[in-house]
Amino acid sequence: MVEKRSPGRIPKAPGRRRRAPGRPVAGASPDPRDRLLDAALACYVRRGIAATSVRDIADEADVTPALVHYYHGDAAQLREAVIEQRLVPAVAVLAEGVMKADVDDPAALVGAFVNGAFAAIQRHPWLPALWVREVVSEGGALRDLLVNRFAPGVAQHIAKGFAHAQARGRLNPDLDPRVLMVSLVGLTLFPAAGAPIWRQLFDADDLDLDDLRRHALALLDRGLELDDET
Amino acid sequence: MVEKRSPGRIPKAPGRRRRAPGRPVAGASPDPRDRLLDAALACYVRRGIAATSVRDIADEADVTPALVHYYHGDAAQLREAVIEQRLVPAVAVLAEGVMKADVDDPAALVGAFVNGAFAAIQRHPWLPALWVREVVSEGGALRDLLVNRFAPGVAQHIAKGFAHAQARGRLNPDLDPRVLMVSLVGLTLFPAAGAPIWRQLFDADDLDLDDLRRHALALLDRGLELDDET
Amino acid sequence: MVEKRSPGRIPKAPGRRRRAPGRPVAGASPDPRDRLLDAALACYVRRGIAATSVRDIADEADVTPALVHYYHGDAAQLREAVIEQRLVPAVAVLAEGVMKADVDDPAALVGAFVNGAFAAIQRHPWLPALWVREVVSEGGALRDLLVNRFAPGVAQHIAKGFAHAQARGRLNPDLDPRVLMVSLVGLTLFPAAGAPIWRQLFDADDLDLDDLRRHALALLDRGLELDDET
Amino acid sequence: MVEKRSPGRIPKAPGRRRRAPGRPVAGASPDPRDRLLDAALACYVRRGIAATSVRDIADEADVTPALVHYYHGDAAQLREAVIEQRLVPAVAVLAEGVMKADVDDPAALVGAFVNGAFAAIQRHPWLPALWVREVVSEGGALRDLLVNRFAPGVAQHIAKGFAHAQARGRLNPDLDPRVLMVSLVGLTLFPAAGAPIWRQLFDADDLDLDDLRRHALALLDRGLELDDET
DNA sequence: TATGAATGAGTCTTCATTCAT
DNA sequence: CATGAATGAAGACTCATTCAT
Repeated sequence: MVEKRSPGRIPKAPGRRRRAPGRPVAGASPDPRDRLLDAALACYVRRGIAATSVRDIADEADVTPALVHYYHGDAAQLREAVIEQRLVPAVAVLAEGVMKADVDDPAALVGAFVNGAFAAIQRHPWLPALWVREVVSEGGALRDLLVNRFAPGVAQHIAKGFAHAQARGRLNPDLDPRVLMVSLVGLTLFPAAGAPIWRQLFDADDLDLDDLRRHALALLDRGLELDDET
Repeated sequence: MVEKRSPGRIPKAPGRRRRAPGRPVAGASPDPRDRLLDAALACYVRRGIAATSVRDIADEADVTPALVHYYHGDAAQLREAVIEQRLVPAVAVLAEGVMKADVDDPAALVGAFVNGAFAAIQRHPWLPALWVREVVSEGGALRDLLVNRFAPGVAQHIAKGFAHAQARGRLNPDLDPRVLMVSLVGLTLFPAAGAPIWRQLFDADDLDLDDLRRHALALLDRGLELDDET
Repeated sequence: MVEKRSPGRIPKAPGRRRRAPGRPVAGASPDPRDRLLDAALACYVRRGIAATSVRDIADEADVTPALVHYYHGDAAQLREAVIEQRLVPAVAVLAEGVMKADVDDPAALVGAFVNGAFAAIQRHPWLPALWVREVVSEGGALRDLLVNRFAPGVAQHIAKGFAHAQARGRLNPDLDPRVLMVSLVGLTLFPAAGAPIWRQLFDADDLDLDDLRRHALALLDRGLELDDET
Repeated sequence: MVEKRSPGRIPKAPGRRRRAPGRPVAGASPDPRDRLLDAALACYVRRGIAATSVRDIADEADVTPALVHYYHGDAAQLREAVIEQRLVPAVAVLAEGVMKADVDDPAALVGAFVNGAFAAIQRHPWLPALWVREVVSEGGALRDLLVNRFAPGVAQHIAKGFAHAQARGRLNPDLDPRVLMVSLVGLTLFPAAGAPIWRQLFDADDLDLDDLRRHALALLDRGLELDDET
C-alpha cells in the first residue's frame, strides 16, 4: 500500500537529505561539472528524467540548486549535457561494434550486439534501466536519441543483415528480421534493467552479467538456427 | 534531440488543453469514477506515473482537478485505484492462465505465458508500455505490485517448471531457468511496449500483435530446444 | 503591444551578452571605476534604475559582477556614485547658470534655464530621459536629489523671479509662477527625453536639439508676454 | 543618502506588508479580477512597471501571489490586462476628443487636447505619472502603446493642424508643429505627473488641476499667437 | 454532485553578495 | 587586481489540496 497523504507527487525514497552544513565533501570527482552530471544521471536512473527536479540533483551532489544552474544553466541544458556526455558515449561504443560486424553473417551480428551490449552495461551499469524506461516514454528524450541517432544506423544494419540471411535460408523463416532486432534488446538491456528485481525475486545473487550474456547467446544461437548452416 | 531551453520541467506534448467550457462530454463511460481512472491511466502511460499531475488527469477527462479529489481523494489514492482496478485485473488473467499450465511441460508454460501476454495486450494496449516503464523505477508502484503480488506465484511457477525440465534434459542446458523467465517478458511485453518506435523505425505498419506473438514463439521454440522431445 | 507571454519580468532587449572571454577591451576609459559608472548610467537610462541589475551593468562593461562589487561595494553605493559623479555635475552647471541670472529679469531667467538645459543635454544626452523618468518615481533616488539639492535653490529662484515680474506687471497674469517653473522643464527636458519617440513618429530626423531650444524660447517668449517690455 | 545594504534591488517603501491573516478585506471592489488590476496599476504607478513584482501586486491587494496567477495567468498577461482595461480606456477618451476637434482651428485643437488631458487626469489621477515614466523607457510597454495606437491618429492629427495653420500664417512661424505637439504633453501630463513634487517644493497645496489647466491654456494662447487672427 | 476560489508548498531560475585564491 | 565558486534570498509560476457554495 502506498502511504496516504503524500504531499502531491510520488514521495521520494528517504534517500540523502540536505547536506549537513560545514561537512566538506571529500574524495569526489574533482570537476564539479562532472559531479553534477553524475548526480543528475543517478537521479534520472532512480526516478526517471521527467520526475527528477533540480533540487533532487543538487541534494544528490550535496550542493545548492543555484550551483546546478551556475554550472549547467538550465535544467534542460543539464539534461542535454547528461545525454550528450554520458549516454551517447555509452551507447556509441555498442553502435560502432555492431556497425563493424559483417552484415552477411547473422551470428556475427548477434554476437556483436550481445557482447557489445553487455560490455557497455558492465562499464555503465545505469545504462539499461535508463534506456528501457525513457525510450518507452512518449516524448522522452532518449526516444529521440534512439530514433534519430542510433537506430537509423545500428537497427537498420542488423535488420537488413537478418533479412538477407533469411532470404538465403540461413535464418529461421518464422522469425521477422525487424522484430528480431527488437528481441536482441529484449534479451540484453531489458533483463539487465530488471536485474535488481529478479535477483531479489529468485534470490539470484549468484547470477552476474556474464551469465545473462551467455544465456542470451544460447537462446539466440538455437532460436535463430544459426548453427544449422555448418 | 530534445528541444533546447525548455523552461524547467520537460514540456508536455501540446495535447488537450483545459476543458472548453459548456461543451458536454458525450459518449463517455457513465460512471465518472471510471472515467477518471481511464484518464489517469492514459496519462500514466503517456508520461509516466511520477510525471503525471492531477491537473493532467483532470484535463484528460475534461474535468476540474477538484473533481478528481472529490471522487478519488488523494493523488496517491487515485494511483492505487488505477493499479487495483485497471492494472491488477489486466495482469491477473495472464497470471491465472500461467498458473493453470502444466508445470512439467515447458512448452505449455511458454505457450501459456506468451499467448496469455498477447491476449492481455490485445485487450489492454496500454499494458506493456506502463509495465515496462514503471517496473524499472526504483520506488515505483508497479515494482511493488510485481514483486509482492504476481512474481511470487507466476514467476516462481515458470522458473521452477523450467528448472525441472532442464534437470530432465528437456531444456537447453546453457540457459538459466530464472533468466529465461525474464526473457519471456523481454520477448513479449517489451517488444509490444516499443511498438510505436520500431514501427516508425522500420516503417513496419504491417506487423501486428499476432506477428509479434508468432515471432516470440518461434524464437523460443527453437531456442529452448523444446522440439527435441517430440 | 507588448510581446505576449514573457516568462516573468519584462524581457530585456537582446543587447550585449556575457563578455566574450579573452577579448581585451581596448579604447575604453582607463579607470575601471569610471567605466563602471558609465555602464551603470547607460543601463539606468535604458531600463530604469530600479530595473537594472548588477549583472546588467557588468555585462554592459564587459566585466564580472564580482568586479562591480569590488570597485563599488553595494548596488546602492554604485547608484549613489553614479548620481554623485555623473548626474550631479551634469545638473550643477545648469543650476549655476540659472542662479547667476538676474532674478528681476524674467527673460534672462528663461534664457538661462532653457539655454543651460540644452547645453547640459548636448553634453549629456542621457540626462533628460533619466531625469524625466526617475523623478516621477515615488521613492526614486532622483526625486530626492531634485527635492533636496537642486530645487530649493534653482526652482525657488526662478519661481520668485517670475512672481516678482508678475507683481510688476511684466508677466502674463494668467500664469502661475510656480507652474511656470515646471513648464520650463516640460518644454526642455521633457521633449528632449521623448526625442527618440517623436522623431520616429513624425519622421523628424531633421530636428535637432537646437530646433528644440528655439522652439521652447519662441513659445515662452510669446507666452510669457516678455516682449511687451521692450 | 540612500540607506546602505539594501538586499539587492532598490528597497521598497515600507508600505503595506503581508496581509494580517484573518483580517477580512471589506469595502473593496467586488470583482477580484478588477481589484487585482487596480492593485497592479497602483504598483506600476508607484515603482514602475518593470520594477513591480507579482508579490508587490499581491501584497497591495492583500492576496497571495498564487491568486494573481489564478486570475490573470501570467505576469505579462496581467500587464496586458492593466494596459488594455485601465490605460487604453483612459487615454481613448482624450484621443477621441482630439480627433473630433476641427483640424483647421488650432485653438480648437489646443483646447481639445488640454481640456481632454486634464479631464482624463481628473478621472484617472494615476495616468500622468505612469504615462510620463513608462513612455520614456526604451522597451516600455506604454511606448509601444503610444507609438502604435494613439500617436498615429492623435499626434499626426494635431501636428498636421498646426502645420496647416502655420502655412496660413495663423501660427507663430518660429514654432515647429511637431515639437508643438510634444509641448502640449509637456504642459499637461508632465506637470501633472510632477505635482506631488512641486506641491511639496513650493508649498503649493492651493494649486489644483484646474489651475494647471488654465495655466497651460494661457501659456499656449499667447505662445501660439492664436489671438492675432481675430 | 460539482466547482470556483484560495493557498501553502514546491519548482525553476535569477540575483546580489561574499570569499578564497 | 580580478574572478570563479558558492549560496541565501527572492521572483515567477505550478500544483495538490481544501472548502464554501
